[in-house]
Amino acid sequence: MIDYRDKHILSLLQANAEMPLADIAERVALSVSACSRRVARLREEGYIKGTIALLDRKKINLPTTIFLLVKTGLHAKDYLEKFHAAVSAIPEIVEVHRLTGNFDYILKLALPNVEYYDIIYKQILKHVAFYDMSAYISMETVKLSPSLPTNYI
Amino acid sequence: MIDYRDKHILSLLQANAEMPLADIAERVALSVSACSRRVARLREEGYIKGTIALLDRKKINLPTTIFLLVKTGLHAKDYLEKFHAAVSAIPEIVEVHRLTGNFDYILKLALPNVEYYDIIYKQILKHVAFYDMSAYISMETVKLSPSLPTNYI
DNA sequence: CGTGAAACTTTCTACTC
DNA sequence: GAGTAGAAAGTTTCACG
Repeated sequence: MIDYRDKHILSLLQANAEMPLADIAERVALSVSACSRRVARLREEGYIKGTIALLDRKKINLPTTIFLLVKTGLHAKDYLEKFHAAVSAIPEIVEVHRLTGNFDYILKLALPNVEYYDIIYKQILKHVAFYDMSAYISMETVKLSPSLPTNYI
Repeated sequence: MIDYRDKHILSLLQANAEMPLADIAERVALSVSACSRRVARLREEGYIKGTIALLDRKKINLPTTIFLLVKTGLHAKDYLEKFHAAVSAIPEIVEVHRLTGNFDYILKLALPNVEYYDIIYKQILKHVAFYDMSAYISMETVKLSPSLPTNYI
């Protein structure tokens, strides 16, 4: 269904979605037209969901990353929905996962600076209550890979 | 230096890097050529770092997300470097931040399933020791926004 | 800075082997 | 799947307001 060349194409596009088909063709040892067809197929079949521009976090004044670990202490269905709606509406919250174990949620925030944390904190509080929320400030982004491994396909 | 139209262009490209200049032009109420120049400028000045294809996590057999909270218990410079090198070399580790507070590092893993956690755990252990590592499995990705807010520019 | 049009590049789509 | 070529689409450049 999907061969090693398709995987190769995916990993190339994952690193640079603008790579010309001619370049891709060369690297995967295929003709341009064959590559064009493969890319179209990978889109149709849903392997490629879309392409996005990566912005410079510092340039757009969002250099600070903070992780929040939340214990809600409440687990009613109604609460879940409220919580989800609240975090969805705040654009500075860029990632939210519901977890197993000690913590109920992990949130990732992109902020202009550490002080903004309080603003977001209050915004969340406005919509929903929780038992505990601990903030962990990222001092250094050691790794942030936009590319996922393609060797499990 | 950067006006509201540039911000608008950035937020459009952040959602879809392939949007034709004609469409962008229409939405920001500008001509195609003016948009072309603006996009070129935003790249040159480093606001746009590049464009990447987003792959479907399920399709490429990496549906599982796990967060690891690490306490190293060691803080020698030598150790830091080893740790950074170790996590950089493992492609399933997609994100690593050095933190303030109780925990030293947070890692985000993309895996085929929960069982793979043990493999990664051992791989990390091979290269570096640590005091504690707790795993939190994401049961649900409530939010994962590829777009950052552009209103702080 | 903006515009519109021309020049150019890239991609897509047959069609042939 | 390769190769070619014409059509289509998208982007960049230019003269000009």
